[in-house]
Amino acid sequence: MTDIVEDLKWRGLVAQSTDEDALRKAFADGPVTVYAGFDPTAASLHVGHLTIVLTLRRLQQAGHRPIALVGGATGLIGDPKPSAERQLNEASTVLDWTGRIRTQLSAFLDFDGDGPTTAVMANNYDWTQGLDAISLLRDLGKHFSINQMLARDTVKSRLGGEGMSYTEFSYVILQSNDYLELYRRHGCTLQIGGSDQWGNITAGLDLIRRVTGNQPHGQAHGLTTNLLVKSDGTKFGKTEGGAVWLDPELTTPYAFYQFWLNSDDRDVSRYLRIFSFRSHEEIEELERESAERPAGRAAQRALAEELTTLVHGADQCAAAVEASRALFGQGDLAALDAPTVASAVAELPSAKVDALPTVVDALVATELVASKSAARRAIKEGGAYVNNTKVTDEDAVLTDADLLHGRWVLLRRGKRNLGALELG
RNA sequence: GGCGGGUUGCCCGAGUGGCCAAAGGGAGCAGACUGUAAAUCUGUCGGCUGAUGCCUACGCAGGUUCGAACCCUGCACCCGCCA
Repeated sequence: MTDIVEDLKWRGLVAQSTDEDALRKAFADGPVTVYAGFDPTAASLHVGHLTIVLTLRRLQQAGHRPIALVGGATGLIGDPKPSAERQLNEASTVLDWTGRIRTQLSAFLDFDGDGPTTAVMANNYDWTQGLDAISLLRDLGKHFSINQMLARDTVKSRLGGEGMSYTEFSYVILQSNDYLELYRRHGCTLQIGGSDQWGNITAGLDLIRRVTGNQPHGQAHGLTTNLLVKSDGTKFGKTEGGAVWLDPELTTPYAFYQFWLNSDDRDVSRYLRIFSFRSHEEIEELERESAERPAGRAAQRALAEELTTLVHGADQCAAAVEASRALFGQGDLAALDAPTVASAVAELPSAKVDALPTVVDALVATELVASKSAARRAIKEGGAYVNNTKVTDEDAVLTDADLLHGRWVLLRRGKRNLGALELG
């Protein structure tokens, strides 16, 4: 195996790291125990989280031991954002989300067996819930300098803005304590995270150093990855519908597949390096192909298939590929057999109706448009389709002739927003 | 605590009594071009409705007026300067 640090750099994953040479040496000397934390701020992880999750996976494959930490406790406090105070979620909600995220994380790492690289699942609620006020203030708080805490960018930004609660201000203490706990319990000596986590990570390193006495510098390490930004300047991982979730209930495997398939040519190479587990040679070959014949979208297809398979499994991926082929294919929709249409429709936002409505109502029912006005507008603009045929009449009504296999009508707004109507 | 300025549609921002659902820009959406890409150009962009009608909207609550985003009163929040 090549040097894992080199590999991560080749992927463009390294933003900042503590003493890089010491980290290389630690990796070379044997299994390093590494952790990354995920706060339950929603019911599911989203594609943005994959950067770190998959880096943990990479590190495990490179012979190290990953700890996936779910922030059952820190999720109740809230990591301060530079912009504004977070809205606290109900404790019962956070508990529910903690469980869901724990389940999701467990799919990406190998927890089987009891070897030196077997993954560990942790929840900081376990050691934080019992933390009493005196221990927090006397044993932990004494190691934190208010001067340093105030100097952090996020804090400065908030003090210049809408202010910050003591709750969020204290967040860094809990995360630092997490690192200390994992250091003690599991010999964890590396924390990774997004570049916005640098301050929290170094705070944890400081705490470890102070509590364990002046260990030789470099005993514990930190590494952050770059925030993924698209070529058009917008945040990675968002679509019209919001975040692209890993939970199939929130983002269907089909939508997930489509998300990757629609990657910008300028971004796909970076995505492959960050998310793909193919060899460097294969990735470089895909990059070449993409550069020479972008219309073939070989890189996007490879990326979409690999990630859909990883997150949703081979069967779901195959179904998404099939549905995409059927829905965007050149052929006549009426020529598709019933099972193909049925499975394609299952991937789309759909609505059941008792009687055939107008095209306008059908567009509204499938939520392809926000209102009747928007539906009329879409038709007027030539952006509405029934079974891939443009609709020109604003008052058009669906008829039996529009039914595919007597049951379904495929609706489309614009180039790639599809929905289905099912006669029930 | 005192004085002054501000609060407009998803965001920024013009508008100071009727011609304002409200200039302009951005985002979004659609069309053309394409490759389910980007860029570009064009159109569109509160809701309902059989389209020239109705409802909702210019921080909140009242008031003046035939008529108010625009005037008056009170309230809330924000920003400057002074203490």
